Amino acid sequence: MSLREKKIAKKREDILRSAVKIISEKGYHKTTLEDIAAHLYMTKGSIYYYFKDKQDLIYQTQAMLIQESIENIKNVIEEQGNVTEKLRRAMIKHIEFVIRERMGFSIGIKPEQVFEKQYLEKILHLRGQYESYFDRIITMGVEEKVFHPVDVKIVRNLLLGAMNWVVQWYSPEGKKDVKELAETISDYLLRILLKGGENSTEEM
Amino acid sequence: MSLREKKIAKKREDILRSAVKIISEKGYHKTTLEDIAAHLYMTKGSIYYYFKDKQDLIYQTQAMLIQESIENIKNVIEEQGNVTEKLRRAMIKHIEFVIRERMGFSIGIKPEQVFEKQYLEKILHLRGQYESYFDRIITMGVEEKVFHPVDVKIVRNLLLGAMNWVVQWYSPEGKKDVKELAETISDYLLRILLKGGENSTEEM
Amino acid sequence: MSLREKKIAKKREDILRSAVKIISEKGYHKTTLEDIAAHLYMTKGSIYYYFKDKQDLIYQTQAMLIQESIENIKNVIEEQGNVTEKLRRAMIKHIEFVIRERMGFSIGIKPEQVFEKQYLEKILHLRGQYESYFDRIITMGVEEKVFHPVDVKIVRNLLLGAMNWVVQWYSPEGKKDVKELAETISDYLLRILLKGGENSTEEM
Amino acid sequence: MSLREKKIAKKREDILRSAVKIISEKGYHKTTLEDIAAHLYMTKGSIYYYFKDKQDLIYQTQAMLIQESIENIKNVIEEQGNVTEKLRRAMIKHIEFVIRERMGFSIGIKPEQVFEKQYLEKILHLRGQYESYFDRIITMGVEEKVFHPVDVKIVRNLLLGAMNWVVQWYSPEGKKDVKELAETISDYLLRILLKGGENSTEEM
DNA sequence: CATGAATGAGATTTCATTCAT
DNA sequence: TATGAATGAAATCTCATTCAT
Repeated sequence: MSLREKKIAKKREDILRSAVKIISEKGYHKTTLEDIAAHLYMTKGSIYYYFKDKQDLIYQTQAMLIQESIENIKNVIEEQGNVTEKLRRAMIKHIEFVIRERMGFSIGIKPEQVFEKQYLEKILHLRGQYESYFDRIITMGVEEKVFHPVDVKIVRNLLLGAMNWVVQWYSPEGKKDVKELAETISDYLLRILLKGGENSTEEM
Repeated sequence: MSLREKKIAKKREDILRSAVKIISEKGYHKTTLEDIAAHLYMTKGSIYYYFKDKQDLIYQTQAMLIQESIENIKNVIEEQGNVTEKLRRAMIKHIEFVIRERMGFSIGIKPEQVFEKQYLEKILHLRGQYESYFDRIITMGVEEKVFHPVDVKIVRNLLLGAMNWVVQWYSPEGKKDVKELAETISDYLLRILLKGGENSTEEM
Repeated sequence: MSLREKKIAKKREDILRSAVKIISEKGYHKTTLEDIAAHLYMTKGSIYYYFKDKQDLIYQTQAMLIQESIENIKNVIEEQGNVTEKLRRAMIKHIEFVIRERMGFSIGIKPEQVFEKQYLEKILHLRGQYESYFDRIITMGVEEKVFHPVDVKIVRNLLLGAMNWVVQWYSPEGKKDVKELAETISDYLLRILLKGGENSTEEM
Repeated sequence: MSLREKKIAKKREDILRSAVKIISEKGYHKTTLEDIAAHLYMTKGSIYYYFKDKQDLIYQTQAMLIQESIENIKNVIEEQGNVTEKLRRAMIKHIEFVIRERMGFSIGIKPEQVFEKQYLEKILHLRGQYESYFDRIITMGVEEKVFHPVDVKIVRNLLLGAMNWVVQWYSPEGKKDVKELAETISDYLLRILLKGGENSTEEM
């Protein structure tokens, strides 16, 4: 990659980050290209040098976020640890990510309602990939008899739903910090899968 | 309520139902008043006879849905049954409702990003009411030592998140029918709270 | 005129008065038929029983106001008094009228910009009539050599302009009451016409 | 001011002039942004590049007109001449201005009925400034005992009313040209203030 | 007579998109 | 590359007008 290409790639990412930030604040449907550009002291015209159109830009933000999530979970899987630890870490990462980017998957909207076929397929494919890593961990746990035998897809969706919903209620003013909160949530959710009561941190 | 008032109330509800339907299909920000009106063979102008403006209309749909949910959970609480049964039934009702109306709370968007102060407060108040009924059941279970001692608000949010997220992944083509699915989900989620393994419907 | 006709005539006048009031408050272009009707606890639909359309209604208000003004000035002319007294009384009446109805001629708009040909001609004709009474008094004064020889039309327009403009600046909170104010204004304006300084109420 | 800023300022003024012209022809409430834009071969959308909204645009036209008037009267005051000459010249300028722009102050409407608080205050302030220059001249004349002692505010309002009303009756077809007419009017109105009969151009 | 309800034309406004410079 | 400027389609909203009851 030449220097020029690097610069372009850098700028593209800047725009994507800006978009993520603004969308997380104002919501997808109230975010205009003007907003995104202004945040970078650009004009909206320039955005078209880097992205085909608004849909493309939004798609890229989603793709970027999911890809980062995929990297996260890949790392978690490769790390040492038993399956419970892995799932726990994956969830913590996910929750921290959701809170940090103030955005769950799909910016709080159903991708079907926003993207056209071309982008939709790609998004759904990426999403599917990420989900499959979760499925893999869950399946492992079930096979190792550490987890209850469950309908993997349903449970995975429950976990993701509970975690993505955090966007709706998390407040930085809460008494728990992000890490602590993520751990608490993960532990609660693990109970859906864990056999026995060993992990049930009995609070007073 | 006079006949006339009934008629107007009926029409208002028709419009709200139409709005719920269209929004659930196309998403909030792609739904125009034209769409909503056309679905009832009205013109968009007529909508303004019944609602102050679009924001008012959207607010009313949300209020209606939450109020119905509140009725549901109130009934559940008043019915016979132990606390586990009550929470289970409340969750099943919620899931069925979400699937039927194809809409979780807040049409998949953060109300803060859509409503202005006046409406926002009312929505948040209604939502808070509904949530408090859940909290009440959970607290009861904890006090009766049937549920683990937990952070009630967090757990309630996890349950609601997992259930509302169903909108994103439920497909009528699935092998489980709605009732069965709702039961399955509820049973999984109950494990977050239940002590012992008694409820863990060991599949297979 | 039958009782029925009387009732209708009465209602028509009610509506006209209501229209005058609302227009004087909100301005012509912000006044809707709804406003006018609501002020009488009617619905706008009913207005169409009494008036062909909005233009007709507005036209009638104007016609009514000018006709009343014409009656006023006719009476003034027929009363006893020298020409100066007559002009003074005519002006006082006009000013009082403008303040009372909070409306000069033509609701502050050029009739050409509001009325279509049919109504326009009638309005201009009525207006012309009223103006001709003023002209008559002025001409009399000139012929009697009580007034300066002037371009009658120009002076009449200056007088009317100065008087109609009162709408723009009159405030009920002022220290002068309406009668006093009207007299003061009339005396000032008379100086345009009066020979010698006899009327110049030398203030301190 | 950079070239770019000049260009944009120029365009803004073009739009304002266009607005003044159209409003003077069709009246404020019949003038659409479409009209104003079309007159400049633009589209209405473009207007929003230069002005926040219609109210802003209208406000700017008013501000522009009053500011020009203020410049005019300032110059008149600074010029040589006795107080009578100054008031005469100020009036002539005002009348010529009103005829040229075919618009008195406040486009023939009460600003209270058109502008919201923010704009209203600014307009009233500007208007007040302009009026204060008139007041200053009148007060000077009174103090120099050249003018009758009068209620300055009332007389100023009468003068302005008489002059602004010209919009309603001036016709280019009249036998007097604009300058001549403005002089005639000014001389008539001066009689309200002048002591003695020296200025009363005795017409035949 | 009166009105509730609906309509539709038109106005304002927003904003993604384009394009010349 | 970047941007200023313009565009046009679409959305919201208003309101005079109509009409069945």
